[in-house]
Parts: sequence; C-alpha cells; structure tokens
Amino acid sequence: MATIADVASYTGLSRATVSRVINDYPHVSKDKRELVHEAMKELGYFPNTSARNLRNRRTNLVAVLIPRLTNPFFTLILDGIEKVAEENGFQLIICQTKSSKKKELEFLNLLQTKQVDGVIFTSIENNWEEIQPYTAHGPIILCNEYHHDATVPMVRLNQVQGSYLGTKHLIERGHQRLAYCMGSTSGLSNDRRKGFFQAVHEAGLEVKSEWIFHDTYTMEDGVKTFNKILSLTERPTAIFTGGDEVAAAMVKEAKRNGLDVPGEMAILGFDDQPIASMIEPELTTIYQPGDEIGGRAMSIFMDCLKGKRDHVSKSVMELPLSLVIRKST
Amino acid sequence: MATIADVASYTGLSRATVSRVINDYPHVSKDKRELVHEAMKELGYFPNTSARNLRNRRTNLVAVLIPRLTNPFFTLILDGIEKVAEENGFQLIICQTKSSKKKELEFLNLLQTKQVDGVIFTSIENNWEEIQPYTAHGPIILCNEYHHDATVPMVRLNQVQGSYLGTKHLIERGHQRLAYCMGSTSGLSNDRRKGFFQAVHEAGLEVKSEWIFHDTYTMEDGVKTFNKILSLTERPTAIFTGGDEVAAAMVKEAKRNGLDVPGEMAILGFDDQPIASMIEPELTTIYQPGDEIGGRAMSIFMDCLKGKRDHVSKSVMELPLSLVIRKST
DNA sequence: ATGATGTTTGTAATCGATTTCATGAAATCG
DNA sequence: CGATTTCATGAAATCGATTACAAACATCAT
Repeated sequence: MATIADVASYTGLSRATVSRVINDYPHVSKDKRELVHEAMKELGYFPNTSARNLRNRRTNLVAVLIPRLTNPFFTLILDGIEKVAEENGFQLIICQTKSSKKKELEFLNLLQTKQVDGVIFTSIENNWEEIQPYTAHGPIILCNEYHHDATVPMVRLNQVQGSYLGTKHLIERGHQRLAYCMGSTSGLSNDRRKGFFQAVHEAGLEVKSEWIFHDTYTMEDGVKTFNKILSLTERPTAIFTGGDEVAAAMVKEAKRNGLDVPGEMAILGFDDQPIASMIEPELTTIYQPGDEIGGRAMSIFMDCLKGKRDHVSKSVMELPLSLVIRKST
Repeated sequence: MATIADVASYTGLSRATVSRVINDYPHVSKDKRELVHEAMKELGYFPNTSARNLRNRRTNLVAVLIPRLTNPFFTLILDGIEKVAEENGFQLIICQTKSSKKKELEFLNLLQTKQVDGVIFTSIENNWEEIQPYTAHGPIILCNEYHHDATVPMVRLNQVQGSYLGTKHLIERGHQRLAYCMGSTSGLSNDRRKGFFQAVHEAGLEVKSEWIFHDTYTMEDGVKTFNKILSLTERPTAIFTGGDEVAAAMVKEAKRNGLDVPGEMAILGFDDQPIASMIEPELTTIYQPGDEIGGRAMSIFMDCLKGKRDHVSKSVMELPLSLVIRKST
C-alpha cells in the first residue's frame, strides 16, 4: 500500500504538502496540487484511516446500542440516526445488547478505548450510576429513554401523554374494565403506566391487579397473555398493549377464539408499525415517530462533538405521540 | 487520558513490558504483571484503539452493505452476521445503500482507506466490473447475492429451487394463469424467474407478458400491482410475489375488493417474515433462512482474514429454501 | 567452570498520518 | 524603496500503541 511518504517522494515534495492537498488546505500552489493529485492516482494512494484517527483523536464513529435488530421500531430509530450521521460523515457501529446489562457495559468499552467518539442509547439496561462514569470519555445520548438522574442530553417521546391518549380513547368507547400489558420496569414503562392510570383515575375507574400483566414483548407473549385474560372470571373488555406485535398477536388469537374485535374485545397497539395497518381489523395504535427521535438524538450528538453543546449536563427534548384510530377499538 | 507511556513511567517499567501485559504475552514476571495491572487501574488507562489499529494493520471492523434497515429480511441477515461477528470480536458498520449505485461505491471507500477489514454485500447494485478492483484491499463476501463473474466467496439461497417449489405448488393447486412479480433485474431476481418458468414450462403452461410485473418492492407497489391485475381482461388466478410485504398488501387489497383469497385469487409470498403468519389468511410463502446465510457469510469472512481461505477466488455456498404452506394458496 | 538454553526486561524503530514552527519568496503598503 | 504581510514549502515532532533485537540474568547439563 502506498503511503503519504510514497506520494511525497514520488512528487519530490514533503509529506506536509501532500497532507495539505489531501485535506484541501490553502497555501498550496495550483501546480503542486495537481501534481499531488496525479501522483495519488498513479500510486493508488488512499489515506489510512487509523493513522488519521490516531492523529486527529477522532474516529467519526458512533456506537448505537439497541436491544434487537429484528425489532422494527428500533430499526426505525436506527434509520433516523443513520440519516443524520450520513449528513455529517459519521458511520454507525451496531451494538445489539439483547437486553443484557453485561453486554451493555461491554459496549461502553468502545468509548473508553476511543474506538468510537460517542454512544447513543436507544434503550438502557443498567442503572444510571453504572453508566455515569463513562460520560467522561465522550458524549452519551439517551434516545427514546429517560433517567431522572442522568446528566446527559435525552430525547424522548412523551409516553405519559401517549398512553393517556390511548387509554382515554378506550374509555370514551365505553370500556370500563381495562387490561394493561407492560414490558420491563424501565423509565419508559413507568411513564406509560402513569399516563394509563391518569386516564383511568380521571374517569373514576378501577383496575384490578389481575388485569395487569408484566414482561409482554413478543407475539408469543401476546398469545399467552390473551389466553390468561380470556380465562379471567371478571374479564376486561379492552386491552392496552405495549406494542403492535403483542396487539397483533392478540387480535389474531381473539379471532381464533371466535371473539369479535372490537365488539367483544378492544385491543390497542403501540408504535404504529407497518403490521398495524396490515392485519384485520386494522390496529388502533399510538404512533411513535422513531426516525424523528433518532435523527434528533444524532443532531444533538453532533452538537456535543462540535462543542456547541455541553454533553455532561442534563437536557430533555420531548416529542409528542399521537393516536391513530383504526378498527381494533 | 493516560497512555501506555504513563503506565510505564508510573511503574518504572518500559512501554514494551506494559504492552506485553496488556496483550497477555508470556515472559513477564508475576509481580511486574500485577504491578502493571494496578497502575492501569490507578491511572484509568485504556489502550487507544486507533493506535493499535495503526500498528496492527487491523480494525476488527466489517462494513455490511444493506439496501434498507427497515426491511425485516435484511435485518434478519444482519442479525446472523452480528452473532458470528461478536464471537470473533468484530464490530459491524452499517451501510445503507438505499439501492443507490453511487452510495455503494462510496462505502467501498471504507475498504480502501482501511477503515474496515472487509465488506459483506447483502445486495449489490453495481456491475461486478465496478466492484472487482476493490477486492485488492480486503475480503469482499457476497451474501444473498450472486454474480457469475465475481471472483469472491458467495453464500446464497437457492432461489431457482425456491421459486420453482412455490410455482409448482400453485400449479398443483390447479392454477393455470399465473402472474409474476419481480423486483430489480439482479442475479437473484433472474434466478427466481428461472425457477418460476421452469415450473411453468414443465406444466406446459403459458404466461402472457402482461402478467409479468417489474419493480414491485413495497406494500404500496403491492396495492398498485394488484389493481393492475384486477383490471386485466384475462385475469390470472394466482400471483407469485417477490416478498411477503407485497403479498400481504395484495391479500388486504383483495379483501377490500371483496375477492376471496385463495378461492378467487391465490397469493404466494416470499421470505416468511413475521407478518406472513399474522395476516388473515396466513400467507403461503417461501422460507428464507436469512440469519443462517448471514452467519455463514461472516464465518467465511473470518476464514479469509485468518488466511484459511483465499478471498479472491470464486466459491459458492448454496442453501436450500423451503415452502411453507399456509392459507393464501 | 563452560556453554547452551530460557526468562525477563529494555531500547529504539515502526505503523501513517497531521501540525507546529521556521524559512525564503512574493505581494502589498505607506 | 524598505517594511510588513501573506504565501508556499519543508523539517521534525507528535498521536499511542507493537515488536524486532539485544542485553542481562538465571538455570541446567556436561
């Protein structure tokens, strides 16, 4: 491989001048500039990124932590991040945490060892105290996540409002007995519960503890949970799910059991994934602009790197969610 | 940031010895080894990846070219790649080509500038002559793609067999007039057509040119194409689609038009994405083990890097597809 | 005691760029 | 025209690691 030294000696110039040409710096005469360009082409020279990174103390790489690549909502966020990254000449490193605390911390190593310039979390597994020390090594942005004590920029969707809207909608449809499915016990999940109960209490309704279900993520979880609901003596008439996959699976299971949706059971999704408008009846759901928060998070990241913004002080950007009324409620 | 030199002077040892400890090399006395470990902890030292990459001429990074992150089949491949990458201490850089030739070539720059050790294509836009020169800079693997003149390892699914199976199934169900939807004019696409026509000719059937549709990728394409099919005077009774999204959209559009699926129109998907078993009626489709080929491709990539395998000689690994019979045919 | 062998450690070169500083030439100014 | 500024270029230090080679020392067999 040709190096900058080869180009220098080939042209009879110094490495400094060649470097100036490569980086399009001023103060290089036109003829030398052309000379260098020709030599680079002739020798098949390409600047070595590792060498540049070392010298520049920059990699133009961001690590994006994501629970699962196969979750469409997260790839939507990823897509939003990628768009802005590309505009800024940044590349993305994918870090699938598989919701493991250990893996999450391992990926933070990339930051310590300066393999990346920063990290964007699209979900967070560890407590903030575990993460906090890493902020010393570069910008960390929370995207679609929130921690009260986190001292970093956060971009999130207003989950309280989203679940409030959805729940209120169910109540307005006349439902009195609501089942509630949640995922983990994360900040995001807490917010949703908050919005849910806010609407419930406003309406003066009661939610029995056996109508609340934990750890519902996948389609299988949806099927299982739905059957649990069916077997209840005092059965809810509407279900608030934590995601469209779960909701879709429930709709399907309902039909398999000969139940009319929404007549005998109303089902509310979350996310507005493509599947929501493909199934029959189409899902009423909460639209989450995943690409939007992804893009915002990446913009903020760039601002941090450019020094336009402090990356170790808390800031929260909150985007609204909206209800998409279709046929399942 | 502490450097290896800091650790060296802190311990009174040389950088060489510290380096030996970092890399777990032999010939370092036990007490010095511990001394170094303590010093590293004390100083908060972490080896700088750019410096190591420069010296080792390795980045432990692969670029994965993918048309769209939001396509579930490709994220499945990505997932397979990631699994094997992780086992080998490799990180993935995502490169969304958005099916653009220009972008594809831009990403190959990462290879020339040694930002990555190699590239995995999950789809290919340019002609092979355009790509070929880049093979000089590191391993290039074709995953889910095939080019006759490519002189690199390829892992692919037997598309001929897959579409043959699907088409034969439609014919066995008694269909005589088959519509065929294809995507681009890639190698993959050609193979599918081959399998399709093989089954068609075996059965002595004829396929009118107006039953063949190009550039059908998305759900919207599915809706449009379906309506074109409906408006034909001599209307096909079965549709071979290029993907589950298209098929799902068609099923929906059929129902909207009051057509019975599969009674009045049979629809065959491709991929077996989650959506295939969520819609009503469930899609008969061709299962493609995306994670499997992803993993295989990454394994081959590792073999190339380790020198166990030549990366500039053609080799083809072909995995079988299977027909999943459900309710849409 | 002699030489062979193996362990432990250090010196200095190297990977391939960027950048500071210095120097001479050219352009500009009063 | 002399002083000052700007332009063009190069020498050499630097970024932070790894590694070839050499040296000092210990161990062991003969």
